[in-house]
Amino acid sequence: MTTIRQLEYITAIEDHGTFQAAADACHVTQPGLSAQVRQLEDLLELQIFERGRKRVLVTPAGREILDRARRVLIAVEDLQQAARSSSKPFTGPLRLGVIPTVAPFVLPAVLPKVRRAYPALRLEVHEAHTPELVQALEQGTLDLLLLALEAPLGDAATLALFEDAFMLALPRDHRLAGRKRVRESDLAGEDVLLLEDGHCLRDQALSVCNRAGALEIGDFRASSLTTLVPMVASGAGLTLLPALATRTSAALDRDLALVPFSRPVPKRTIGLAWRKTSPRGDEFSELADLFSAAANTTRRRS
Amino acid sequence: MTTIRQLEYITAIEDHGTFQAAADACHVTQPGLSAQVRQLEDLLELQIFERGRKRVLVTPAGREILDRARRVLIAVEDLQQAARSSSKPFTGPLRLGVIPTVAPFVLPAVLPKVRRAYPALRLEVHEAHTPELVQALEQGTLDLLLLALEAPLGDAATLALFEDAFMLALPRDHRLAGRKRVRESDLAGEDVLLLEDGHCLRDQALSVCNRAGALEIGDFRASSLTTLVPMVASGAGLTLLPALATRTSAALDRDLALVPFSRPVPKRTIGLAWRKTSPRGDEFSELADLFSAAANTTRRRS
DNA sequence: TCGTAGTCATAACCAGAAGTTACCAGCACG
DNA sequence: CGTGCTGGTAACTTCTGGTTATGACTACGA
Repeated sequence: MTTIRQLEYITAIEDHGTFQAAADACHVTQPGLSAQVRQLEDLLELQIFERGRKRVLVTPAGREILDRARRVLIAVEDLQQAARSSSKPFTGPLRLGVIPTVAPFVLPAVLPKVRRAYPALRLEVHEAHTPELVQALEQGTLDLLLLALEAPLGDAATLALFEDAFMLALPRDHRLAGRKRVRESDLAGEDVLLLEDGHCLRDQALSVCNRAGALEIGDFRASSLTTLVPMVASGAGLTLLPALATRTSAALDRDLALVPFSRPVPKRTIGLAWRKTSPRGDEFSELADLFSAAANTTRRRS
Repeated sequence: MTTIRQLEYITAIEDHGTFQAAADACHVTQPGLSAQVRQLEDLLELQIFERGRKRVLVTPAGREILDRARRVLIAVEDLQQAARSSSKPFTGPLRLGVIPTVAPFVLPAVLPKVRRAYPALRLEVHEAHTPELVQALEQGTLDLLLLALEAPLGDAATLALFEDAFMLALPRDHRLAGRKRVRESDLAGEDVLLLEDGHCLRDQALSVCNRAGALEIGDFRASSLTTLVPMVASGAGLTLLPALATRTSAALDRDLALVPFSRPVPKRTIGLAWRKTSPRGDEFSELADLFSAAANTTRRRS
């Protein structure tokens, strides 16, 4: 009969590339693991792995099996989590994924609050770009995401926390620096600096620029907002900063001017996302209160 | 460690109502099953069943666990099916659900074709109303549905087979009986007979009648089209029949007249539906060809 | 080119878990 | 108040999943 353990073994093999490493990861010996895999293959009457020289290959049929095995394991994981949180919610591990353009501006305020409110919760933060986060969510590697809801999120359940308006960031001596407000159309013909590929913020800012007729500077793409801001301050061009990022010390450069947009204000929506099938949806909704409260204090501070 | 077998046991208990019956269904003895359930409850640290006098009750927490257990089992089932069909497709059991207003007009033509084309396929037909079918599909009790796609189908994958136009069925001596075509508005003020509650066809016909201002006869609701047709023929009122049902002998009553609608023709769409996650989506799409071919011959015959 | 260090498979053995039979306790019902 | 259902407990058996020890094969470096 098919067993959960067998499925854990084969996914471990795919994850680690060799039987040996998988066996270690599963805390069993290699022959034991081999036997189980063999048994599963016999049962399904198909070969999952091609035992090759120096490396294990996944057969086409095995590919399908592995994908489904992971779904089974997620469902099992969810069941166990459901059991835990039905008796004592806000307990155990919670793997949170956050995008880089949000993490540094929200987490410092939120994490302590979470620790205080739910000491039994073991929060584990992973930072990555939206597509990786979404994939990890679907694979069950992450439980909860904190990101911009405008990006494609598959069929995750989402909950908006707050809106994060974009502001125009530009050198103090720029012609627009004195303005009380700017319109998107004011950007026409300007040189803008953007983040490197992968950041959803880049895509959002880029679409604003395209609409407005601004031109991205060709030879530079910042790897983070922290590197982007000094570039703008030093006169290399202007950029769009989410309001969330404008209250942090790095943005308080004396050579940097910040001008809000007039309506309609370009913005992004920061929120939480989780698997629709997650047993902890209720907990996440409750956590959301903490998140938006903390984010508000961050934004008001300064 | 949680095991698939344990999950099978607890779902069997819910399905059969007692430990004893569940044990029989699982082909194990009751103590063996009891021990496993106990073990699972210890592991999850919650009570799934309330062992009561004469009957087993499911606790609230147990409710949640059982739902998730079923999801796991569906995922496992899908995995095994994926294995089977990746090596030899169109093999093994295929549980097909069909609505009553379609089954008698499509299955007689389709089933023999299917048997001939895929002799290794063990087709098992279940007849029920749409909501039951959809629920069974989601629970993994059925694999494939044949029904009208207008009804709410959850998030199943669907594939339209053909359109099934409604026709006006009425007594030979009715004032509209001689018409070449009728408009929906011609129904205004007429007495119509409909199927009993639960049939999606009833809902569809009813909405046409409401639009047209026709009135349902209060004291009679037919349990099937076969009982409905003679009622109309005997002058009790008129009704809407799907074209699919008008070619069968029962509808060829000499006291019954059939008049097609002019455009826009009211109609339903007959199609297949299956779980999006089903490993056999490809097989189902291929089966669809057989179904629509067979349905066409049915409709052209006569 | 020949060890060496990896790979996975095989074989023999062991321990524990899952299943069995046999029995007991409680409750419903005629 | 027995009879016939429940499900639980206990002792025994079976088997399966695990172990260690070993072997065959490949890649790679001395």
